[in-house]
Amino acid sequence: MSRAALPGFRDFYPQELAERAYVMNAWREVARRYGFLEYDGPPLEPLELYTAKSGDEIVGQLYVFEDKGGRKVALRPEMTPTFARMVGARLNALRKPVRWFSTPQLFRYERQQKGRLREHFQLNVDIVGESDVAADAELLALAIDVMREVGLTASDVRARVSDRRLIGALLAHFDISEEQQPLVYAALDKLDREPRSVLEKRLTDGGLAPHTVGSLFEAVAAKNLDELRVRLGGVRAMDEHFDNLRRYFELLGSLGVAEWVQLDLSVVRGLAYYTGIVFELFDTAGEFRAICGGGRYDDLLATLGGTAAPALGFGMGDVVLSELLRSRKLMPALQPAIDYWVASDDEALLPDVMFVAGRLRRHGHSVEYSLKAQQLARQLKAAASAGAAQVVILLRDQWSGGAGTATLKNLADGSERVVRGDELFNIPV
RNA sequence: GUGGCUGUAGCUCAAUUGGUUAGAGCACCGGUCUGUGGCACCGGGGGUUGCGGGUUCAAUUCCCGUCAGCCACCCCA
Repeated sequence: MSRAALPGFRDFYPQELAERAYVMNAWREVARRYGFLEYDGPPLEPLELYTAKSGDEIVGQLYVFEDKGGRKVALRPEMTPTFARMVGARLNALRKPVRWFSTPQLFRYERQQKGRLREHFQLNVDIVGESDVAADAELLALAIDVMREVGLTASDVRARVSDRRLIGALLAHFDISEEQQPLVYAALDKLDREPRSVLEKRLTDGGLAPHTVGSLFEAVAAKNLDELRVRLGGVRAMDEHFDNLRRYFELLGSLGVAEWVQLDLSVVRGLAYYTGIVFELFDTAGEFRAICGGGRYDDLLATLGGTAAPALGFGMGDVVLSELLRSRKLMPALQPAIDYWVASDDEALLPDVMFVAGRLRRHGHSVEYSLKAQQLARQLKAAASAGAAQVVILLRDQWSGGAGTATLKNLADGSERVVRGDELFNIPV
């Protein structure tokens, strides 16, 4: 029998659980600040929920099995289908736009790598019912504020932004056919990982004219809208998309996150899914996978069988973000901390120790004491390593069965004072 | 799913061309120390050298398989 957790699954020891809680608390805090409401759904869903959106190929990447009722079920690999179902079922009754978030544990049956396990927690934030680009700006600002909340800066993390519709217009402008588009998207996606010459050859092999490929890469290298416009020589067909993106960047400036954001048309994300502005957050040093990815998916709710409604959202996993925080020394260490440790110099006083501990606990304090007889020095040592703020010391000769006094020692500065038994229970922490 | 690299204590690492009982630091537990913590000194527990097989008088070391981790591909929550 193997003693280890399944590959890609994690045991959360207290330190790791504290780290997970730290990240998830930051998620909740920022989502709350933006007025988003938390929801959740089942971790186990009908398999069709995912095949309807992504096709049968996805089954190979899921934890799938048949339940005892003969239903084909899957552990949820993503939250969006569940979200779409829940929103779709009550769309008419919900206040619009819907602003919801969730922090589900998700599962994928894939070979694990750094930053990519078979199980992770993911912040999901979605907006439904608003097509204005202001919603896109609000969404990205929220993601960026999570970075701020955990101590990262614009020099650590950058948001890369693209627009599916603008890319579409660009490809049309270059007369790139429908069949060639997947090839082009794949090449864009690999721009920062493979030499440009290799990618160019792949595209020309795929039937694109060399001068088209050159102009395409030239255009995609633009770092901002003005640069792009110049490189395209002022193409009218894209004015609408330019205006839209320009307003997007302006609104991001109003929200105070402009310095985090840059145009990058090589951002691709899921092809079948997104219909408008897409973005991803990544570490500027390029050490890790994308921290977060998302965008506008206006057609998805209709595809999943619900009512059509404009929608957008992002997912941010705990694994990459935690790795980044640890590497930047921004992950807080678990600090054990209790209010009181109760000690004594006589093991016969254990009932008194437990009586005092019980009273203090009923007053709402966190209290610990030695469960076995130990020298006083040992108990003090244990108190210090448990992070006790104060130690209540019951001394045989002073305590007198509760009628006498106890010594209250402050472990931070070593100061002591003598208190009556009945005073002990009215001391502020 | 395909290919490459790596597996020694909870962690970081030692161990002669293959050679006795696999060591050290940190961490953990205890002693010096029955009226007082952090320090120091001393001691203790903890290993099927990932697992299985092979070669050899002898394997942590060499070979094969397998499992796991890391990296790349695929795919992107």
